[in-house]
Amino acid sequence: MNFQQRKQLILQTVDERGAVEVPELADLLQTSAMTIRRDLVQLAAAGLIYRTHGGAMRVRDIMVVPFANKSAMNVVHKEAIAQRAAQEIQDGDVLFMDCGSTVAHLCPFIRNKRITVITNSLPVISELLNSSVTLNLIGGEVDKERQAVHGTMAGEHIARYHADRAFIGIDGISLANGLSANGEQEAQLTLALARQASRVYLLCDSSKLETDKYLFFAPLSLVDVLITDAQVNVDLADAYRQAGVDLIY
Amino acid sequence: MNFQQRKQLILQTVDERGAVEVPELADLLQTSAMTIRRDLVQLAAAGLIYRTHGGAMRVRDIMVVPFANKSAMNVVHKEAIAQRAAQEIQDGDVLFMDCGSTVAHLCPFIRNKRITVITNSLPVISELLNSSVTLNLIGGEVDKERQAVHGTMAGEHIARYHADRAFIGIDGISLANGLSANGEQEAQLTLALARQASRVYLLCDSSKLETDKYLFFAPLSLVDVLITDAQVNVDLADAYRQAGVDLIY
DNA sequence: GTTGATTTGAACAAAAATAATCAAAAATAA
DNA sequence: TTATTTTTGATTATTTTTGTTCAAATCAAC
Repeated sequence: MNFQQRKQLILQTVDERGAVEVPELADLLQTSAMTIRRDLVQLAAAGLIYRTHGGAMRVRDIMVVPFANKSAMNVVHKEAIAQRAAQEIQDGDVLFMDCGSTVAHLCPFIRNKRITVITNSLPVISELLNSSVTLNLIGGEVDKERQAVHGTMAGEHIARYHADRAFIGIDGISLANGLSANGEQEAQLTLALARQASRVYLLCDSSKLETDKYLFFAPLSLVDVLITDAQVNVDLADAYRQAGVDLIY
Repeated sequence: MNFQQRKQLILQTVDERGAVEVPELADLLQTSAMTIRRDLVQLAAAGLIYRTHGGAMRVRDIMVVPFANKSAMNVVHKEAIAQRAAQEIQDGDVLFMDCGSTVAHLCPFIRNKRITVITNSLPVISELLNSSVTLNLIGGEVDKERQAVHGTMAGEHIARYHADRAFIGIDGISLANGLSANGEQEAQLTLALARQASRVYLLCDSSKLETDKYLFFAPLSLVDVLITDAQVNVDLADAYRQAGVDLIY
């Protein structure tokens, strides 16, 4: 039995069973585990199977895995940013929090503070429901995709409040074009929040710096403080500071 | 059984059941709790599940807020009432739903209808987030105890809308004194909803009939239809009908 | 708030799987 | 036939995964 014959049988078995183990194949093909491993390495290199510890699996079963959820990306950075942002908050503050995933990471760090949070984000409400934080929910149409509230009523709602600090996320930001968004709704809401807050904090991981989205809606000056992660390029950070943004990390 | 295979099974289980616990998975996959935890950490990092204390949940419905123990009472009656109430709803309707637990039981029966629901109840929002229902969330102060939104802004929000039907719950109702509530907030909100709806449906299990709470806030005539359970006394039902309420069950 | 029970994550040890090495066997070429 | 290359399997060292224990964190109930 040569490699070509084994290859066929291995592929066939993997396809039938979905997942196989090395000793299993060794037994089936009457050969050693070492040989099976070498075969699997080759097949995996060719992309015909997915190599696992102890065996192999069908490729298509694995393909679902990668990035199903945007909010999963850069979790570590987001947490670091959120933690830094939480340091800015003082007891008694009234905060705006928008529906960005980075902003949502603030929740664990503010659970025990005596503050008021005004938000349109359902996950934020959910996470702070059993906390010492006083909550105010912005009303309006529910965007199921973003798990957040948008629309005319939301804008009017915000206009009735004032906050000490607004924590906002953003789809894109650049020195040349300022803030940009993927949709009208997000842009409108961000503007409304910024307008009604004494101090605007933009929470934004460094990968988003100097990226533009399709809708430019505000100049850099809308932002008072830009909180990002330590991966930020030093020269770039200086450039933002020159532009009048208080960049910290 | 390697990580990849466990991963598949975990995702499948979480998706089927909505929520799982660590020991449950450990038993199911014949492995230790520690291994399950490590798996869950990875899956959560990839954003495929939401990690909770003791287990994991589907990412979509992290909003799930277990209703207080109150909702456990008379579940059977409440479901029967809700099912009867759902029959009144037609495609295209715009509904108000208040934050009562009986009203919340409507959700399973309206998931697939093409209607718009305006509500101040967080559990209702949560249950309908993945449904064909268009949602409008009433904004204002969040009452953590009742998992609902109240206050001035809520009242103003409601005043801006009009619904075909309002489904409301109540703390007390009697022929002699009409509707009564345990707090100003509930009373105010109920009134606001009733005012803006063409038809007011009161969902109320029979045990609440002829009970008075401390705040009387509206006459019986506020209610167009009273939906209750089959346990209701026949003579009492007739008395309500005499008083002009369309009582059904 | 404080207590008490559970859950968690880190550290370590054991087990399993892998890759590297090397010698023997098989296939190929000279 | 003999020399050379390739493949294979055994041995060993390394890596990966897993399970246990325990202190710290978290939750829930009071």
